[in-house]
Amino acid sequence: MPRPTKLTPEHGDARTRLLQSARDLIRSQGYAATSVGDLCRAAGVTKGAFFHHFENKEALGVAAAVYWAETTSELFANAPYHRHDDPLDRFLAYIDFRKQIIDGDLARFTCLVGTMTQEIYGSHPAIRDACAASIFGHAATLEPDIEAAIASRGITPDWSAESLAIHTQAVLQGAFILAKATGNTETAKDSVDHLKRYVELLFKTNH
Amino acid sequence: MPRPTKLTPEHGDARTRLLQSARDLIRSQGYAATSVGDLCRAAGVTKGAFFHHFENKEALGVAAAVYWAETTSELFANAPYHRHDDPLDRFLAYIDFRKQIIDGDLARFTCLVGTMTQEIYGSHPAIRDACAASIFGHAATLEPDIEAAIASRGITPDWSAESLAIHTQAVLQGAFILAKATGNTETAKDSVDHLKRYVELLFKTNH
DNA sequence: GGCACAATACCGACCGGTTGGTATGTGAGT
DNA sequence: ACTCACATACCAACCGGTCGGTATTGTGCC
Repeated sequence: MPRPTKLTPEHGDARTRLLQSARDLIRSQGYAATSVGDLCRAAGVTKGAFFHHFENKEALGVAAAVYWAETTSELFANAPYHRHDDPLDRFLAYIDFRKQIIDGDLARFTCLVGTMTQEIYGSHPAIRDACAASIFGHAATLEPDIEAAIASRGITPDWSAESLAIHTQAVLQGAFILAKATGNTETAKDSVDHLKRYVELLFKTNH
Repeated sequence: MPRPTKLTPEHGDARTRLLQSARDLIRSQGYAATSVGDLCRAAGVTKGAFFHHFENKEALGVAAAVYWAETTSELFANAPYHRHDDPLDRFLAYIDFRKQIIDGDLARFTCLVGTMTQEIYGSHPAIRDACAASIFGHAATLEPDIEAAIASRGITPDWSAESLAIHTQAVLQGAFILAKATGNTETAKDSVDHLKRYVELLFKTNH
C-alpha cells in the first residue's frame, strides 16, 4: 500500500502525478495505447518510481479509476445543483450541470472510467470492477432525489429510481462516444437535451 | 481474385477472414491491445498476407469499420421491423429489435465502431471518420420513419428527426458501456426500455 | 484447347524499436 | 541503522513492418 509522501516538492508526489497523467493520457489515447514510459515522461518521473508505487500497469489502472471516483464525487458534491429546494429541480439541475460541463477539449470532459471499461472489460476484470464502482456509485447519488421526486409528484411509475439514475449515465456515456466520433460537443449536448426532456415528460402528472 | 488460404481453405480468402477476426478481437480486447500477430493467428493467416492486403494496422482498422458498416446495414435492412405499416410503429419496433439483439456474449452484440471510436478518436483520425460514417449512416436510416411519424401524429416538436435518431444511437452506445461494466445484459436492456418510453411519450398527442 | 506470362495471393524469416517489468543503487529523513 | 521515495541500468518478449520468395490465378496469343 503506497502512502502519501512526506517530502513534497511544489509539484506533488510521484504517485498523484502519475495518477493525473494517467487520467489525461488514457482519456485521450486509451489504456492499452498508453505505455508506462508515456506515463512516466508525462509525470516527470522515472520507471523506478512507477513500479515503486504500483505493482504493475494493471494496478495503475485500478488506482486511476479509484482516483477518478474520488475526484469526481468531490466535484459533484460541491456542484451548485444541490441548492434547489425541490428534488425534481435538483435532478433537472444536475442534468443541466452535466450539459454545462461538456465544453472545450474532448479529453477534458469525457469520462475516464467509461473509456477504460470499453477497452478492458474482458481482459482486466480488476480495472473493470473499479470502473463499475465509480459509475454506479455516482449513479446512486442521484437516487434519493429521484425517489423524492416520485413521492412529491405522486406518480406511480413502472420504472425504478435506480434504473433512471443508471439510464442517465448511459445517455452521458453514449453522448461522449458520439462527440468523439464527430469531434463536436454539440452532438453530445443534443442528447443531454433529449434526456432532460424525457425526465420532464416522466414527471408530468397529466397523462 | 480472392483465393482461399493453404491452411483451412474452407474459411474463405485471407482478407475477409482478417476482417472478421478484427471484428471479433477488437470488440473483446480493443484496437490497441489487438496486435497484428493476434489478428493473423485468429484468421489462420501469416503476416505476409496481412500486409499484402492492408498497408498498415491503421488501414485494417479503417477497413474493419467499413466492413462493419456494410454487414450491419445488411442486417438492419433485412430486419422484421420494416414490416409495420405505421412509421411510428416501425421506429418503436426498431427499438424493440435493438433490445432483442442484446443477448448472450458481450462481444457478440456490442458495437465495433463505438468501441474503436473511444480508443482512437484522437490518434487515428482515419479510423475515427470511418466509425463516424458507420454510426451516423445508420442513424440516418431512421430519419424518414421519425419524420413520417411526426407528420402522421401532427405534432410540432422542438427537436429534429435527425437529433432523435442520433440520440437513439447514443443511448445504445451508452447501454453497451454499462453492460460491459456490469457484465450483465439487463443493465443495457433497462436503458433501451427508457428510450422506448421516451419515444412513446414524445408522440403522445394528449398533453 | 494448350501455353507462356504477368499479376496477384500468400508465405515466413527477419529487423529495429518499444514494451512491461526487474535488480540494484542512492540519498534524505527518522 | 534503518526505512522509504525515487533513480539508473538493463532485459527478454513482443511490437509493427519489411522483404525475398513461392503458389495460384486470369489473360492473350497461338
